[in-house]
Amino acid sequence: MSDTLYSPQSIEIKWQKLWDESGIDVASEGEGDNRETYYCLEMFPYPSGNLHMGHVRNYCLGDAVARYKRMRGFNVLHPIGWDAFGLPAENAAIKHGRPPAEWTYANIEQMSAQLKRLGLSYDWNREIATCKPEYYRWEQWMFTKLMEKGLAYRKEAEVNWCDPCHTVLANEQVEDGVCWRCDTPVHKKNLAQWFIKITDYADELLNDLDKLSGWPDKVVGMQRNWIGKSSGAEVSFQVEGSDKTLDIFTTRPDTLMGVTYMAVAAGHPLAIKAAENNAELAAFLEECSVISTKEADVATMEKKGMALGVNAIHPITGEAVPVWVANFVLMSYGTGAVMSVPAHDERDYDFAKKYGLDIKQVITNATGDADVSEAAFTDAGVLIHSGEFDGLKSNKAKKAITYWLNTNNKGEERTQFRLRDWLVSRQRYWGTPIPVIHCENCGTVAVPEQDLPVVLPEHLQPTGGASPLADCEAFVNTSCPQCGKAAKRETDTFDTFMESSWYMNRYTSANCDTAMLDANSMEKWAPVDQYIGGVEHAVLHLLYARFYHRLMRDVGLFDGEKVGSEPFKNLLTQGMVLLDGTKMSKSKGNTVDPVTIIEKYGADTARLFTLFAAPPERDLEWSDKGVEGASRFLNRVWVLLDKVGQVNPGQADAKTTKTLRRTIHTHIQRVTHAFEQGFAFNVAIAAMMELSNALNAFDAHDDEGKAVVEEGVRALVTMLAPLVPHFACECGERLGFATVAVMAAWPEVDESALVQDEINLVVQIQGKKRGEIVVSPDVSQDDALAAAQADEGITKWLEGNQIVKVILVKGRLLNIVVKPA
RNA sequence: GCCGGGAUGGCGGAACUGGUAGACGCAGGGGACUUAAAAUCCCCCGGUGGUGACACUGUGCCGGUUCGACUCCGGCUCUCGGUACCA
Repeated sequence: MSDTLYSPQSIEIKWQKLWDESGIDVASEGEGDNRETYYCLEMFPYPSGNLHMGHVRNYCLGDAVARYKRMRGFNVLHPIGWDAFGLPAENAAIKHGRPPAEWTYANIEQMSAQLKRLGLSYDWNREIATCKPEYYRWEQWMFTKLMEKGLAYRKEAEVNWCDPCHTVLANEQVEDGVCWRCDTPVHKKNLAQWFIKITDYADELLNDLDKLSGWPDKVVGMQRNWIGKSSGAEVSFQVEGSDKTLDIFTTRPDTLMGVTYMAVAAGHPLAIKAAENNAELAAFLEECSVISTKEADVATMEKKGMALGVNAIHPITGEAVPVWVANFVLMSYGTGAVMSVPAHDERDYDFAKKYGLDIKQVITNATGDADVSEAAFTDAGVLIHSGEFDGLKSNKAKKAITYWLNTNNKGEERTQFRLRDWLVSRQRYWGTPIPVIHCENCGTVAVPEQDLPVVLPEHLQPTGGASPLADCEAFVNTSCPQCGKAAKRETDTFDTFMESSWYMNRYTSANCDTAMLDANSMEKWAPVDQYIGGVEHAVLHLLYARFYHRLMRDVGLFDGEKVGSEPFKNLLTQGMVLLDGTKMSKSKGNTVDPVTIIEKYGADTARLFTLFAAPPERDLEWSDKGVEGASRFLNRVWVLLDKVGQVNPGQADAKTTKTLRRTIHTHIQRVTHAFEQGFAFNVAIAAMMELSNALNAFDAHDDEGKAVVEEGVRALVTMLAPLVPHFACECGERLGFATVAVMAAWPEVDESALVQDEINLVVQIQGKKRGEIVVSPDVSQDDALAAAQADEGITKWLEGNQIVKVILVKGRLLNIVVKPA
C-alpha cells in the first residue's frame, strides 16, 4: 500500500515551486535551441476581480495544449496578460469612489495569484497589461502611421446620448431604450469620431477566409456574412424640382422597373430638409431618434414611415415616385436610402400594404403565374411590365439594366460590403488616449513620435457624467506640434478592441522598448499556432485582429512572407460554463467560485473536471457531483500505482497478459488521436479511465505480467500530465521517472501489440444485428457468410428466405440482404 | 428580424469516412466490508413485453436517399451565441 495518501494541496504547491525554479515554462529564445516552435494562446482576461469558471475552462484547455506540445518536443510560447482598459473599471470606480486604475491593478494582482494556483504553464516574463504606457504607446504610434497613410479619418457618427447624464452610453448601458442610470429615454446624437478604414481590406479579409482551414467552419461563415460582399448597382434618382440626386444601392437592379416609392433614413439630408417646414414630419424624425442604435432593435421594431412630400424621378420611366422616411433605413449602411420594390421584397411589401403604396409586379416565374396579391415574390425569374427588358431572366436583366443606367449616366455596377469602417473613438476615460491635438490654426494634428506616449492620467475619478479627461486641464492643454500655439488634446480614447487586436503579436517581443515589435522575434513565433477562446468573439475581436495584423504587416513591422497574413493558424472556440442550464454570471447569482473548488479538491481535480465534462467547443454544465467523480478517478489512479512491481500468487495466463498489452496500446492510440483531433480532452480522459479500469482489473502472476502493468501505468501517468500536471509529476516521482512527468516523452504506440488473431464480426440481416461470429480479421466475404450460415442464432433468420445481397465491412460487420423465397 | 450553433437514457456526454447507439462519468437500485456511518469494492441500470434466452421499439418533429442513417438531403420546432459602444 502507498504510505502516503493523495493530498492535492501540498503536492500542488510543491510542484508549482519546482516548475517555476526550473524555468520549464519559459519560451526559449536561445540560438542553440533547435526545437520547432509552437505558439499557444488563450484570449487574455479582462481583470474583473476574480477568476470565473469561464476563465478556468479557457486556461485549462490552453494549458493542456501547451503542455502536450512540450511533451511532443516543441519549444512552446504560452503567454498571459491583461486586457486592462474598459467600461467595467469605470463602473466600479463610480460605485466605489476610487479611480479605475487602482481597481484594475488590484484585480490584476489577485487574478495573477489565482492563475498561478491553477498551475498553468505560462511564461510570466512576457506578461503585459494593456493599460500601461509601455503597451499602448505603440498603439498610439500605429494610429499616427494610419493617419499618415490616410487609413484613419474623422467623420460624424450616431451615438446613444443621455441628456441628464450628459454622456454617451454604450449599447450595454441602454436598457429598453432608457439610460441604465437615470431611466431617461436615450436618443441618437451625431458626434465627430475617428474611424479606421477596415473596408479598404474587406476583399482581402474575405478572400483569405479560404486559407483558414484550422478555424471552425461556423466562425469562417460568420465572418463571411459579416463582411457581406454583395454585387449590384448604384442608381441615381433625380429629386423632383431640385438639382440633387437620391443615390441608392440595390442587389436587385432587375426589379428597378417595379420601384413604387423610395425610403430614406431619418438622418438623411433629404428628410431633414423636408422637415424644416413640416412639424408633423419633424416630430416623426424626433421619434425615430429616440430608438437605440442596436441592429436587433432596429430590425424588430414596428416598421413606420411618413411621406416627405418630395418625389424622385425614376431613371428609366421618368415617372415620379414618392420619397418616404422609414425608421428601418440606417444612415450608417450604404447611402442611407433605398429603392422600394414591394412586389419583390418582403419588407417593402409589408410597408406598402401598411401605408397603401402601389405594388407593381415586374418579375414572374417560369410558368408565368407568380402572384403578388398575398405576398412578395422574391425569387429570381422573368421580367414583365418592364418595357424593353420584358422576357429577360433576372440574371440577364441585372446586366442589361445596369448597362442601360451606365450608358445613360444614371448608375453603375457596384460592389457593396455590409462591413462598415471601424469606429475607434470612445467618449470614455479609462482607455488609450487618441494621440491627436486639435489646433485652431492647423486642425487635427497627430502627436509626433518623439512625444509619444500620450500618457493617460491614472488618478482621475469618473462620476458617470462626461469623461473626467475632458475636465483635466493638465491633460487637455498643450501646444500644437506644428505651429507651437496653445492647443487642446483629443479627449476621446480608443475602443478596447484596439488593444486586443495586436496583443498576440506583442507577446512575441513583449519587452521590446524600441519598437512595437521586434521583427526577429515576431517571425520566430508568429502566427499563433493555436488560439483558444469564447465563440462570442467569432466576429468582432477575431476580425479586428485579422485586420490589425495586416496593418502591422503593411507598416513593415514584420515580413508578411515569413509570418503570413493571418494571426491565428488554428482556432478553438470553447463553449460557456453553465449552471442549471444558464450562463454563470454574477448578476444572475448562479456562480461557482473556482477558488473554493481548488481549496476543497485541488487544482488538478478542477482542471480534470472542466476538461472531462464536455467537448471543448460545447457548453459545459457545471456539476458538483461530477467534480467528486473527477477527484475519485485521481484517487483510483493513486492507488493503482501500488500494483506496479507486484506479482500475485496464482497461475499466469499469457493470453490475458497479451490482451492487456493490446488494451494499453489501443488506448495510447485513442488518447493520442483524441488530442490530435481537435483536442477532444473529454474523449481522451474517458479512454484513460478505461485504461485505468483495465489495469486495475488485472493481476500479474509472473514477471511478464508485472512488466505489462508497469508499462500501462507509466503510459497512463504520462498521458495524464498535460491535464493534471501536479498529480502526474507526483506519480512520476513515485514511479521513478527519469524526467519530471510534464516533460516526459509522449508514449508511442507499439503496432505489434495491436495485432489480433481473431475478431467478433457482427452479422446483420436487413441491416439489423442478429448475431456475432468469431473469425480471422481478414476473413473473406464467402468464408464469413459460410460461418454465419453455420450459426444457429443466425440461420433462423435466413429460413424461408433467399439471399439477395451480401455486404462485408472488413473488421466490422457482415450484412445479409434477403427476400422471401 | 438577420447571421451562426445545438438537440442522443434520470443527467453530462461517446459513436472513425454512412456500418453493433448509449463508451466514460454522474445520479439511482442491489450487494460486500463496518457495531454504525463515511470511504472503498462488486453487480444492475433507455422504454415496452417476457422468469429467461429473446422480441419489438428508440438519437427534438415530419418526410426522403440507402443493404444499412445520430451521421446525408428537404421541410419544421425549441433553444443558445453574435448583431458593430460589454469584453
